[in-house]
Amino acid sequence: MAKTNLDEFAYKAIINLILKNHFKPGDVLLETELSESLGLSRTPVRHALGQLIAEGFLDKKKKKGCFIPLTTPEDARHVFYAREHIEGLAAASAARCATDGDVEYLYGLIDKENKVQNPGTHASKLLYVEINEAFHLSIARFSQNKYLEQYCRHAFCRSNVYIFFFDKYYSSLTLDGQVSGPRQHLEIADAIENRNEEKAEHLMRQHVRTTFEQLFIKL
Amino acid sequence: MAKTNLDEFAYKAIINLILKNHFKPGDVLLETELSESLGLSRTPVRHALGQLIAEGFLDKKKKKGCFIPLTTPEDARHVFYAREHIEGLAAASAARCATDGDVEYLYGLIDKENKVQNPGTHASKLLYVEINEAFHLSIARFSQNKYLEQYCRHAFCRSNVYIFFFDKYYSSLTLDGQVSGPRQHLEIADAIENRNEEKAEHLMRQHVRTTFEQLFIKL
DNA sequence: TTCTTGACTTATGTATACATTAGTATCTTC
DNA sequence: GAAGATACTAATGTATACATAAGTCAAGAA
Repeated sequence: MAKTNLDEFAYKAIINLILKNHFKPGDVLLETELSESLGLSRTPVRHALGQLIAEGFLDKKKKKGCFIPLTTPEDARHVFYAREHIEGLAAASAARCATDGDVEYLYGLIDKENKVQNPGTHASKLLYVEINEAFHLSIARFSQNKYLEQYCRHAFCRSNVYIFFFDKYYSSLTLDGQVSGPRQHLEIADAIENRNEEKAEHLMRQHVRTTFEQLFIKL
Repeated sequence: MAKTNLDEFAYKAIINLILKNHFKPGDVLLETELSESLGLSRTPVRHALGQLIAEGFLDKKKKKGCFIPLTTPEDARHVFYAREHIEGLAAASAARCATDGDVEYLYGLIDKENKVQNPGTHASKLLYVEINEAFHLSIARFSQNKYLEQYCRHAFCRSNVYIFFFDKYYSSLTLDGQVSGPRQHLEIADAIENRNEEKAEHLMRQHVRTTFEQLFIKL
């Protein structure tokens, strides 16, 4: 796992636990428990929890501890609204700033995405999630604006909580075989390659909104 | 100072030190020094530094410590670009979501702003900065979107580093007596009151851009 | 029975002691 | 005299011990 300090190890471990649906919204994360289960002292765990709170992935009440934020339809709308617009902004910036190599990288990801084997299996889902994340975060990075990138990352991760929570999303997607992701990804990459800022922004917004709507079709 | 724990105390103290121009970009912040000068143990100081790093107000190298991020014209452009668009977004949302009480509060702030006494003095500058911050962060809050608010807060604070660093800004503003802030603030408040989302967004963008241009007219 | 009080439990809050490592300066050797 | 190794220093990284406070449960009095 490369040479990393325990703070970071704890941070990633906890994020993983959250994303892997190990906790439910409202659950309390105890420093003591976590440190025991991770085989660390409380110090790095506490530090990691502090980060997560600062980043808005956890909530906290004084002397009461950290807990997984409650997922509500309203909150979901808020994250996705933010994601839609900020990622749109990043896509526009990327269309302006991305290098040829950057664009190539995007096409590479789309290629991988299209070659995912055995749709419907758990492994294929994980792979798809991974590629999807790489695609979105790459565009954020290609905006070459550290702040936009930071906000994109945050909103993306935060929205992932919902995606993992309502796991049915990926199930339903693969069920009807109509995975709109890759197609939309391709269009976005094209717009970036053509340096068409407005189109890139528009398509990215639409793409994020599609994701949201497919997720929350039942709300 | 109300009932607050030391983590928070340290956090605010350090932020103050930074904003009060106590450090210059590139300066290293030592846990040991800070804890001594604040009369605390390293633990809460370390925690506070962790937060500040997580929020992007400080940079860090492993085992090397925290340091004030270097200010570059490019970075300034990035922060203000992000601020411009995200605060614009927040203003649009505010025009949709703000309550009548919210709008009243904004007008109250503008009132205070217009009544600032003895322009040019240090005290008046501080007061102006405070009201300005309240105005911008209030609009962020009135968007009623926790994520937008968070990103606005971040970008705003981060841009403040530049404003304090190039203190000349406020000097020059008060020198030529042409403080465009309050007038633009009023227009924005009007747009929000009239529920004109597009106008609110447009005006807010313009306002942030004006600030930037007045700050960096020399770059 | 119910309300109040108080002790107990358990978790966070805080300080400090110890470990580790990056950087530096000095000493030795060629 | 120059280069490299080694010991030293000063900072962060980590663990742990102790302090404090919130919540709980039980016991006793009204």
